[in-house]
Amino acid sequence: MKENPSFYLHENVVSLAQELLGYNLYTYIDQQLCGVTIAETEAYAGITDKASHAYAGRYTKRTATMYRAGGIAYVYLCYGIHYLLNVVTAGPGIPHAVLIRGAMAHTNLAEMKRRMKYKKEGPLLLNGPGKLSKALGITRIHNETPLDGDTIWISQPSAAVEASSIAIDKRIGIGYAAEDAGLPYRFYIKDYWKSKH
DNA sequence: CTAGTGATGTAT
DNA sequence: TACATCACTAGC
Repeated sequence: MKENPSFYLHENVVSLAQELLGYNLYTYIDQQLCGVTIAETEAYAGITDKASHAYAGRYTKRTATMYRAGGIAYVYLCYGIHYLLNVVTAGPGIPHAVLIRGAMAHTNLAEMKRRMKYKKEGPLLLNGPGKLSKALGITRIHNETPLDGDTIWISQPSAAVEASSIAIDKRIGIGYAAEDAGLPYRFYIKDYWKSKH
């Protein structure tokens, strides 16, 4: 079942980031249905968060997406190569977002491996936001796509992830964020992390 | 460890 | 108009 827009309007982006663990993320792109289970997220808390693109109220053509009402995708290019998928949350004017950082593939592995030119055998581990977007076929044109539509959607799992299997840590790759770099805004499923090694 | 890649934001 | 910067990955 797809989540309603109201699911994304909670103002506490940190608890929503945690809540999204275990949810299913689907894309129907290039006639291919692909599905993954969200296993790693990071919260970006709008204008008060030095790691956020919208820190101090920065409002530009790019960040405008984050100021829209929750329930849409915020996709942007990083390091000139990787598309990163974020879920915009909170009401209009509040630029909160959750970065989807990792997932476990479960539907249409063949297509995802093809997109990634995946070489290895075994389970497809999408441990990194760039890999995730590539596997699902997400690019810049999916910026501002509603998350309850027919292209990208998120659905609740039958069983919630147990609190005991969720790990909390600081976020990755944001050394420039000064004291906010140490905030415990990253959440991941412990088993997923373990299988990475 | 390092190269690669290109849109974005800030300064000129 | 220029140029430094960046929520990363793949390949040594």
